[in-house]
Amino acid sequence: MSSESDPGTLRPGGRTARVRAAVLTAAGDVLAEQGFAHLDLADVARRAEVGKTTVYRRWGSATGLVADLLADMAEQSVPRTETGTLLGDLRANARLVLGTLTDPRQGALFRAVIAAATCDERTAAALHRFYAIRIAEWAPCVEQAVARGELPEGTDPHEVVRAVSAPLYYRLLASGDPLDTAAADRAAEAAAVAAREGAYVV
Amino acid sequence: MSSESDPGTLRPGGRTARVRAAVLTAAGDVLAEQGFAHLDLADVARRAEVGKTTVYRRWGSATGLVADLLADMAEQSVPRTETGTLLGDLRANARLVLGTLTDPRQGALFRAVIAAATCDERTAAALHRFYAIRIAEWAPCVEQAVARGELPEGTDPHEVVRAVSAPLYYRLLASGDPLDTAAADRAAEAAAVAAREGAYVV
DNA sequence: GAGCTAACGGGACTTGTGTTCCGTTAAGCT
DNA sequence: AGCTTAACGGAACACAAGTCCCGTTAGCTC
Repeated sequence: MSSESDPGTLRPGGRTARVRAAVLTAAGDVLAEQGFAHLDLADVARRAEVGKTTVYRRWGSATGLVADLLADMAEQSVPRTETGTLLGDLRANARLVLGTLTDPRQGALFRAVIAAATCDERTAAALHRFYAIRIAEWAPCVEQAVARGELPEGTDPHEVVRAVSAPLYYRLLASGDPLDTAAADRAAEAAAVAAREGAYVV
Repeated sequence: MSSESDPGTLRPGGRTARVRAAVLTAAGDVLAEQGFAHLDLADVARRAEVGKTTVYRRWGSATGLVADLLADMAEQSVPRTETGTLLGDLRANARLVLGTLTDPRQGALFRAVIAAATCDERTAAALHRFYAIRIAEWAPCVEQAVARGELPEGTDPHEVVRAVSAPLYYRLLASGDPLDTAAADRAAEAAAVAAREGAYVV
């Protein structure tokens, strides 16, 4: 694609960093408010008080901008709570995901970045990386459950963590069924029970 | 929205129906090939060999067109296979969903319509209706399992069916983990086990 | 702190998406 | 079959998205 280095890589400090932060914030605002379909780079530039040319030059397209936003989101990590039991940990995770997806701004933002990822390979890669990190952050609670003897040896920790989130994302993106505490707790319970019965043993 | 009746409702036969079929087919092609971001109504009109004005007048926007496409997709139903056991039925369902999502055209199409639904309320409603129908079609296999005594009384059939699809959609849209037979079978098994243990009792 | 140049920004320009106008075709009704 | 008018389609039009050019600002290096 770019035979020469991309803008922002040789002098990443000072102004360049400020511009990036302002643009990513503005992009997040637009995505949360209006969704991916209405993500107009000129509008983002206006909100970020940055030249339109700059946005087009550095990010090129709406999907490219979202890809960078996802890379930025992947950096920020949320602390994991430890309750001492698998069910407690998974429920904490489910409620955290629930809180994110039902928050007006965050929920809309997640829908938007997922929509963007369906349209572009690089954006999809950034999204997958984001989830890989999040899942890896929570995997230890499953490993601890195996160590405690709560779960059978050979249980795939990542698969269990995915199983907690999956029903919530399915509701958010596909079926539209209500996203409430009951749904979150049921997702955690189902994952815990299935894991205990060895459904996630590789 | 439309104080007067929408185009296509008063004389829905003959040419009008042919135009709709051609446009929806073309729209599906574009979505499968290029994704929702590149869904240009003028391009759809060209492919459908239909006047550009017609597409704008009848569907108005990209999301409106996808909403109608979803209404059309909701009509077509796939036959449910019956194996005699809950696990067998759920596995058949999981493999059917897997086959749809991994099919190059169908998978891309599903990603695209889900992306479109994140941008517009009416499109989202059409998508939810689509899944409500699909889920209701498979719910009887859970009801039969309850009747056979395989599952506890009070098990929510829809919740079990959703639990089978959810991990597959999560992989397709969010995590990007491989969509293979192992994943499908694991989803079916986990749902069956959790259901047996009463995780989906309301 | 001086020089080099990466990165920014304003403005003109091109492209193409979406609208309007109006004449043509054909559905539905008697 | 003939009439009414819903729905289609070509063409010209308006406007916004995206590109290009070139002068200005400020990061990084010495």
